[in-house]
Amino acid sequence: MSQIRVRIAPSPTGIPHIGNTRTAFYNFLFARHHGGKFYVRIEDTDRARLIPESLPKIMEILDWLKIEYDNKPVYVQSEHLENYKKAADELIQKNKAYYCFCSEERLKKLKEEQTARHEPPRYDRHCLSLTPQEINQKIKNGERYVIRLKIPENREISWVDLIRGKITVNSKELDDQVLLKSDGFPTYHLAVIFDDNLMKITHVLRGAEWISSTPKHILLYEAFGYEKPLWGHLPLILGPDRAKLSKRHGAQSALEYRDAGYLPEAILNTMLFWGWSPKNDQQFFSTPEMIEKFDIDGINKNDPVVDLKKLDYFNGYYIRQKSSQELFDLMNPYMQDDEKKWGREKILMIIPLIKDRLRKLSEWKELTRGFFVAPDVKQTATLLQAIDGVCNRKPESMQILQKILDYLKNPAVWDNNDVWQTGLRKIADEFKIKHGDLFMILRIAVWGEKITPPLYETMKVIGNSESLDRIQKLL
RNA sequence: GCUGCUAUCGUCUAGUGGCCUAGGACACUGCGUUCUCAACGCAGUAACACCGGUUCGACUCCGGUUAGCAGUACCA
Repeated sequence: MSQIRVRIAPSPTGIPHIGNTRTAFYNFLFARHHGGKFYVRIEDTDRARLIPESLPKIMEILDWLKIEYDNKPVYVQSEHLENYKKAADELIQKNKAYYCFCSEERLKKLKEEQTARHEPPRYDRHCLSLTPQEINQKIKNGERYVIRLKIPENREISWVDLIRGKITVNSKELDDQVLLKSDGFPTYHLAVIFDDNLMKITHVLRGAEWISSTPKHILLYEAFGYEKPLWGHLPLILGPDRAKLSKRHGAQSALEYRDAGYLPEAILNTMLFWGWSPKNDQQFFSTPEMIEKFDIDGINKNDPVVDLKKLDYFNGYYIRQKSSQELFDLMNPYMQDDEKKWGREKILMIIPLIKDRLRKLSEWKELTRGFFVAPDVKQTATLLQAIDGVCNRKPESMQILQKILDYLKNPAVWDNNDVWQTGLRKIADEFKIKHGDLFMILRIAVWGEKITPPLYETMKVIGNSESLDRIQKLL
């Protein structure tokens, strides 16, 4: 086969959600796997729903995920309007399309009547019988018109889908699709066929919601006499309610996941499995590995339901793969200004202590609070009393803390973790309490919560004097 | 409604007629490690939608049923 060329055709009507980005990613992987080209084409033919700000966002997503495309600058359909007009005229000449002057009202009424009769809503070809003279006259009068595709009467249209095998649809299921709108812009159907041909697209990998449009596209290819590409319809990505993922689900864009503290590696790895699986048990894939392993034959027919728990799992994994230096940069956006004042060196000491505990970068704040902020004395005291109660402890935490404080005042015990711990364990023995309980008391005293990073290292980062000060304040 | 697509653990999936008393991952539960929480290691619970047929033999092939989803726009 000659060089493979694929494309994505985002429409700037909003920020694409993560499901659309999956489709882009699959096209990218497919192209790279086969050493082909991957293009981006902006389909901005719907002027009513156009949101100009969404275009830079689309590009930002691709950029963040490092989904590289081969046509820069990207192709924008609205810059090539004359092409579509010419193409539509060509179809009129070939008698494959016709002018339609029907008003919106008439169409609406027609549809209502058909629905009432339980018939599929279909254009009734009212304008097909217009004579050339009538058409010319109407155009001359400035009547608004659209151009419709003339669907053949009763024809089996089929193609061999790359993912689903042979699919056949009878043309009588098809409506005389509008190709050119009354505002002069093409519809998706016209524009996509014209530009795919122009760009010599060889494979169309798109969501399964396009299956029912494919027969129209085939008809269009034949009408123009263009060479058809191969189609592969990807499974739809479903929300937790098993309906097609959409904004309505609060479906997030990749940028929102980024801001929530997810790594691109985790997003990519998660999207990889939304419709594709390797033939072995491999879970983690770098981008080069994905490119190497990804191909059509691994794509599933079944629609996957998104599982964000898995995304969290991947994210935690990829966070753990990062060096402290890398995490320092990645977590910088989540740090408060007064935290940054601690300086790079000090913060680099914190990172290894919380790294295994991070699932999202945004958890920085809750995991590190105790480093930066001394616990509230009153609340901490209450917490200590509470655990005294639970443990039915004879000597109260405060007495034990006094002893710990005395011990820790000696700078020599801070030399290393072993020495430090051994002494504390001795104190626990003296009080006849569990070692774990003693560490819990100290943990709460220093941090104000029952969950903290490892104590010795934590207190070293906080600093001896500050740590002791926090204890002292409780007594 | 009509047309099309799909159907294995809760979720993502492996499985292409005998390697399947169905494998892996997430999640969940337990155990281990441990100063807490994690991380890590080990173990456990848990699925072939249903009915027919083909076959010596069906998760795998065929037909039907059911269910889910998608499409049915001068939106993409």
